[in-house]
Amino acid sequence: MTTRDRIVALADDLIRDRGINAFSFADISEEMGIKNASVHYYFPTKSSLCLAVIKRQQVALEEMISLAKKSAPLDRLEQYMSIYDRSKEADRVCLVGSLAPDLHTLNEDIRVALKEVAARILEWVTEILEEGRDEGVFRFGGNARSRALLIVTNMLASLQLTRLTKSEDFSIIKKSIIKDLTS
Amino acid sequence: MTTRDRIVALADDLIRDRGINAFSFADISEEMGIKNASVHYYFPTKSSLCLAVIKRQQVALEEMISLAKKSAPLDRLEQYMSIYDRSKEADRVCLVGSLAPDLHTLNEDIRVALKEVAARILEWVTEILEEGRDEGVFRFGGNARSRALLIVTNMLASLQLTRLTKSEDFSIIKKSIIKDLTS
DNA sequence: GTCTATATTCCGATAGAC
DNA sequence: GTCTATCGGAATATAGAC
Repeated sequence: MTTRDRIVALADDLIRDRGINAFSFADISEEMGIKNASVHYYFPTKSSLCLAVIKRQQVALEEMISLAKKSAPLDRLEQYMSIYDRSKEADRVCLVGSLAPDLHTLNEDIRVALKEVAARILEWVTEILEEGRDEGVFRFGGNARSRALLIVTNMLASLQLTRLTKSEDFSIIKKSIIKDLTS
Repeated sequence: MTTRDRIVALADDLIRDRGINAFSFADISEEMGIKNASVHYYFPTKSSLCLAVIKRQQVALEEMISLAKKSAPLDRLEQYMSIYDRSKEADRVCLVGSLAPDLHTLNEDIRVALKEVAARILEWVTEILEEGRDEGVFRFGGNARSRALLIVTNMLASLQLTRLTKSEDFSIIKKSIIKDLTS
């Protein structure tokens, strides 16, 4: 992994651990054994670093959507949920859920990119639900996008809320979502 | 309203607007037309101020629960949801949803208080759902607490996600929750 | 209870050598 | 591409006068 990539990966982890406004270039440079100024060589501003983190997430998301393309709807939904599994294991929240509360402190570039991510996730989940209903494996009321809104909000907030309640609550939420759809 | 109360109310608004780590004592003192040091007279540390904000929320929550006590389950659920209505109108997220992503930057006192709030909300919604099901006005699968987890995560994240998607999505989520329970 | 003044620390960012 | 050195600013917090 290049130095640049390591910086972005570390920033991603810090944002999802403590929030964008609670980490510094020093956190990154110290962890990497380089100097503050070296991080600025790659990312002149904190905003540019944050934007790179979001762009990286966009790429990863498209990759995952592509890879999952041939799977059945239920498998695809479980692959979507597995994103949050990995976050939960590390006690991280998701990127959208970390940045949305701080949105009013972020510049326009970042807001736009984040909106793209949110829209793409919703689009993907909507697609999965539609196909699942057409195939008769999912049952749910309302249209697919409304149902996707419910599921995405469940997953986003599950990482936040279960920092405060019992950890098992995360898997209760996941299982409830699947059960609601399949019974 | 006393100066102290105004400070706490302003801090609450700032936390839910931009996050705990993105506002300063200056934001509060300037808005109130007093000096930085005067805010410190009431709250020696930022942590003590944050704790006061959470305690205030606890009081407001108990008040609302008390007042709603005699209402029917569906009314009570709508009163619960109306908390988020008011936040959405002001483009604020909820307190739990603002602080949970930053939890690892907060001290133990605050974490404990925040866990109490989350537990109390869950307890209340669970109670409403149980009673509604007993009375035959709500229908849902799984136990009441699991269902409460789904609804609370829907509401918490709706404020965050709809900062990024269409504003109407907030009311779509709300209506979907009610419809799922009552049909 | 509010003020002025300031200590202290930290952070984002840049200049310029190597 | 990484370093040393540092600037400028902002933030939390405190001392002490009024």
